[in-house]
Amino acid sequence: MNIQISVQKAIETLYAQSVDGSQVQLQKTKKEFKGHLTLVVFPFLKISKKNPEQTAQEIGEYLVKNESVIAEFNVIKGFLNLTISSSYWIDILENINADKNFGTISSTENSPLVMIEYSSPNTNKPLHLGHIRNNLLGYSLAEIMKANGYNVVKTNIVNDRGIHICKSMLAWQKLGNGATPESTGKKGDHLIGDYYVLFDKEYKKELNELQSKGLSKEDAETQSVWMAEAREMLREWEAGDEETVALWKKMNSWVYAGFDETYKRLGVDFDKIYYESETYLIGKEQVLEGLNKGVFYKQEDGSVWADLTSEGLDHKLLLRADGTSVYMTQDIGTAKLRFDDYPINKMIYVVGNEQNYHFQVLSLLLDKLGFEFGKGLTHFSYGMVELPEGKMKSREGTVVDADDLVMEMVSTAKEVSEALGKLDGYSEEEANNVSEIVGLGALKYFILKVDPRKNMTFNPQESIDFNGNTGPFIQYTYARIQSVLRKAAEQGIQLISLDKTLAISEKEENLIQNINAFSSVVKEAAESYSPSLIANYVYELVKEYNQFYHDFSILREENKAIRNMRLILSENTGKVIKTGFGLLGINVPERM
RNA sequence: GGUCGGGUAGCUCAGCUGGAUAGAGCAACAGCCUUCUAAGCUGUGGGUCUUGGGUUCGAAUCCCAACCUGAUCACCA
Repeated sequence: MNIQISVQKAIETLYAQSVDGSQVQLQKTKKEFKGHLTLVVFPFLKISKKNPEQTAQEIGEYLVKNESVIAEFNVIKGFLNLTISSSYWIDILENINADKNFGTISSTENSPLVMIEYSSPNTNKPLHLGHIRNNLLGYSLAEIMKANGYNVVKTNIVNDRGIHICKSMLAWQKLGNGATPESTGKKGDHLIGDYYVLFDKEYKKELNELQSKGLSKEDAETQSVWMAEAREMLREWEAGDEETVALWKKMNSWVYAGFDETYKRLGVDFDKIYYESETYLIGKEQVLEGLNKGVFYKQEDGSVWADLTSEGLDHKLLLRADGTSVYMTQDIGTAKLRFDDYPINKMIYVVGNEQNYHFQVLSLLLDKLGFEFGKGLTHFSYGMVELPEGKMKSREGTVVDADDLVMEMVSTAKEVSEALGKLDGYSEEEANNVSEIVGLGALKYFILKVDPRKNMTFNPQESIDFNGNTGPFIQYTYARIQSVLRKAAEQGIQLISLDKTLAISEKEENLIQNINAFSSVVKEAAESYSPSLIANYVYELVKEYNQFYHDFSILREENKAIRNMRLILSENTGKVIKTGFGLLGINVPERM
């Protein structure tokens, strides 16, 4: 079964020297050459003491003679192209066919536990396009880790405290006239977001008025009544003032209901949600403990700092002079709470790349505080999403709202499908269902196929174009496969077992090879935290399947054994597409 | 200025643990539907892989430098 080891053995036998497994590079043979696997023989020239062609020839001859799975070989320069026997491919296909969960490993109680933090919204604004990338990456990463046998806890940290929340509360209190999501018909998060914007508007208006009276910008800011009231509200909140806390709870509950709706539609979820309002005090405790242990130091004004100069970084503030927490303090507290709650082996934070420095520091601080997980934490960093029109800027009102975008994607999917007559004969409900799957598939695939580290441009129109490297194209291929299988079933075609003596075509062998590669792709995706790897693999597979599909008339083939083989090939391609897309959090339609 | 990313076709992106003539899609052009989903398939054109050095049998890939670009740099989260 393991060709890598066969090759290794061949070389050792031929040249009477042991070779390191990593030197045996077997790669997929390029399309233009005959064969399935290619061995690069350059690394072995030293021990063979012969030129590349001769060495390759020798190894090839040995393999064909001694390994039944190697049917033939050819040599081009220093490359030994090996052709694997058809019966081997049929065996492989049979194994894949028998394996219901092909490509995935299930976890046990003893499997390592990975905690993945993602989403991390503020409660004063609705989710936007950047959050979408975050949510999709986080969810997909969790699915990929699960598929590799890890236990996964998906977590969310909600930033529910601070001056920004008070701004929304204040504007609502003063200008809201008791508006609620019910009375306005607005989603809670949007309603609160509106008041946050309103605060900003009123505050700016006030500043302008003060400045027109001759005050400097700084003086105007200190004299602002709006800002003073917001600060006062934060003080009341921290002091536990009943009325303030009640208002805060009420408004937050609206926001959470709004978020839940968005999460549900995006298809993401969490096992455990943490709130900064519950963790910032724990962070403070941890910092004070660190101070006692002498890990941190106090400045004259009473503020607490960490000295990271020996690690090549700077000094970092952990508690302000007035004893209040900063962002870092909260993250320390949250980490402490999480590790108390779960036996975490690995912590992954899905957070934008603007926080690279923050996580570098967090890792060091946790380590200094004696948390063993500190050093090993992973910041899964991703770049910004831009639109073809340019960057999103909240000041210019060019932020793309997550809910609006999803709605637009789904309605575009519907329009396009209708125009193509694809929804003819569908009930309204079925049509909406397919549009939902396709619209979201377009969005998700387009975002996930790009390397997370890169800044990317999301082009809604291109994403929902049903040609090319898009989600809908892959979904369509899946639906077509299901159609083929349905037709076969209608015609009463029974799947018989595979005939191992069957001569199968090169195209079929290549397709099997590609399907078989799925399990190693899943593994690699987990090792390199890379949803995009899965996405690009699935696309390659789909393209290859399409070529195969167009070359053969699958159902009208006379030979039963061949027809059967092709149906099984289709079925397993479908299986891999569905599983692969599942790892990306994308649904596939049974028909479209 | 310091630190960390990114720079591949007109556009959007793969490829990056070194391997053969650098790949897709979009856009452009030319073909393919009496019959299983044409939202498809086939073909053509399009590249100094930012630049310059280095490492070696071999570099888009590794190292160094420069240039361009993004993020970040202590009391925002």
